[in-house]
Amino acid sequence: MSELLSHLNPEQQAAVTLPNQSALILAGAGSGKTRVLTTRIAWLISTGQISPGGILAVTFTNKAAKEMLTRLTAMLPINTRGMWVGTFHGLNNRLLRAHHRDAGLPQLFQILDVADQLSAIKRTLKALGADDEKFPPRQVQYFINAAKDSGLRADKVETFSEHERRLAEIYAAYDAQCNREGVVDFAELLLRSYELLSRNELLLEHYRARFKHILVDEFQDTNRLQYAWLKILCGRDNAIFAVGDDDQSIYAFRGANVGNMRDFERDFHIQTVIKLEQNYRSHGNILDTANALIGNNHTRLGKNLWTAEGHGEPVRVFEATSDTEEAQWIVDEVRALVADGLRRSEIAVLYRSNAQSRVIEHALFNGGIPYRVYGGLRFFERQEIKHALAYLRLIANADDDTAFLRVVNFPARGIGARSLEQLQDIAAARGSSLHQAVPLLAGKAGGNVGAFVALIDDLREATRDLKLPEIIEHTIHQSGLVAFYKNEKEGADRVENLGELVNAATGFVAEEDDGSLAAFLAHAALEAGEHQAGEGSDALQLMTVHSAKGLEFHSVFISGLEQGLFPHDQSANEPDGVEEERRLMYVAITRARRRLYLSFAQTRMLHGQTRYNVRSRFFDELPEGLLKWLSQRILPPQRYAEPAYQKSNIRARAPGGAARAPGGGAGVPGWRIGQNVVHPKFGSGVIVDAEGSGSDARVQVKFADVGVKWLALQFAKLAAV
DNA sequence: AATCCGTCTATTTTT
DNA sequence: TAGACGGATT
Repeated sequence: MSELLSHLNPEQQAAVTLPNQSALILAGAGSGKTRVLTTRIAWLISTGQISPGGILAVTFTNKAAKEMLTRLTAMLPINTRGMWVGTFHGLNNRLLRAHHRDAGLPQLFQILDVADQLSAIKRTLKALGADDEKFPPRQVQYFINAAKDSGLRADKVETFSEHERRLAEIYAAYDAQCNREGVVDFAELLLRSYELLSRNELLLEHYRARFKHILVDEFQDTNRLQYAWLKILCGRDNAIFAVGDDDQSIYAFRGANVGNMRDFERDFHIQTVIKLEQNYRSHGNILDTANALIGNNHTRLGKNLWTAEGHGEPVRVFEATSDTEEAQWIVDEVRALVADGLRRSEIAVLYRSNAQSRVIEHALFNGGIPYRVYGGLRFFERQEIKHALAYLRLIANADDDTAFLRVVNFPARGIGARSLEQLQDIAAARGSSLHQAVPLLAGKAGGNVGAFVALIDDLREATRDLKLPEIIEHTIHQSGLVAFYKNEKEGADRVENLGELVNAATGFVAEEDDGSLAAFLAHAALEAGEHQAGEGSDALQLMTVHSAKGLEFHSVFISGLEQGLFPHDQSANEPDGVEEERRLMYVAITRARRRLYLSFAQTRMLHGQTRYNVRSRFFDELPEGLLKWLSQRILPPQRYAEPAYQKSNIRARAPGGAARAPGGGAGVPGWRIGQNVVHPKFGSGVIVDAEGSGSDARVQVKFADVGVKWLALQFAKLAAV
């Protein structure tokens, strides 16, 4: 047991060994968050406080869940198979499968991913005859998901206009349709489960008695519903161990509610908030840059990263005349880094929006540098895979209309739009699924569709006693999918992917306890699989800042640091938009271990037009002394009218050199950033920034006692130490 | 049923 | 600029 704790710092140890009560762990970037979480579990188990089955550990991504299990197995000689460690959605899926009857679901209910949900909504809209000018499917989808994420059913949604009233009606109709078909969307997994627990006292007591310890990762990303779910699961004797970082909350746009952290302290009577502030990832200058930046946010729980390691290199800044020049500069720098022996996979290029990758990719391609772009189609989202899954879904549940419509005429079997419209009318009139309506379809159309239904029935019959990989093998051939793609000009890859699907199933059966078709389909929906491209090979990593969260690299480029891009224009319309953008920048900076590059371009091609940009305001929030400007340009001073009072978190330990204004302007002779000073009234402090010259010269000093202040050197009686 | 063409739009995304 | 989509054409 002491073995478990021996590698932890005092704060980490304190967190791991907290007594049996709810606690909030404020875990900064790179502070060993996952380690604390998993060691806590291991500690609880190995001290006999709980059995593995009494643990409920929740994450947001499958990757994080897997990581936890892997580390846990390394620490403890236990079988983690039966443990409830998983994503919110994965665990709730498990819960609903176990209690499908109480939850009002068919045993083999299917899960709709985002694309499935959208097509389901389109059908609802069509069935209602809704005006698709006034109700774009995407907006309807957003409305429904936002409502569900807040825990609201259609009849509970507050409506303030005729339009919203209508949206709520559509929501109700959509839910009815899903119930008819036996399918649930992502948000529904949580809402259904929450409702199940809140109306079923016995069941709730059962799980409360079982899960004495609930641990939550990335708590700052929880939405209202997830919070409510945790709250209801937590009875008098349960303890929630919530780990999160409010400074890394970057998903407000999809419902994450940072406020949950404050609410948590209140609702759960948290006595202990432990801060993990020692960073094991980055050198000092990088952390100080990040601290200075995030210090400009007003709504923080408060936290300051530090490291026992040295300052390291200054942060490199490059101003390019254009986006193409910026891209070329990145290519050149990457080449130099690689020439120094750095692996390409240890270098990341980050950007705010996906559109920015194009120029960079172009330059990398021409420069012959292998790279990998994150984001984009994932395995289970590919067309041919979704088609195959649709056949499989129909085998499991013939009433799944989304799957039915997807493949009823794919490969083509002479079933046109009007046959399907007839069929949908019949189904609507009877309130049945399409499958059930088929026998009533007359004429030739009825024959063709009937043949399709017969095909599905045959598939189900023929695969009844087969193992999962064989079921899939049989299905992709008998459905005609493989033959179809073999005939296609560009179909070779797709045929190969269908083969991969069989392999995926083989792997799934080997790894999971439950190797059933239903389990595999749930897996396909809940874990869309790896992003494609260049696996394994040593490639430069390109991704948005959002997808970089949780990762780290030796060297990081943050590109496109321009007003309008980062912070993004659209964020200005959102409440606390700039603060969220700043957190995003904070996340980006803290990805770097050793070297950080910041760049921006004066002109950029956006939407086919050249835009003229000024550099991001975030530059004015970074300690100038930590930056090394690679480009020699005179920049106009760009101070924003923002109060400086929150610039208090700077841990200035700048290297030497005269304090300079941005762009190598006039220095402040006799003083340098990082210098220790004493003021007769404010006490001792350190210079963190400087500007102006002669009688205008001012320095910014961080005082130990009174915070950060700008002082005019002409008047202030400042003494060097 | 497939293909073409004009129009529209463009932040971030896991499950 | 480039992709997605819907409607019209072949």
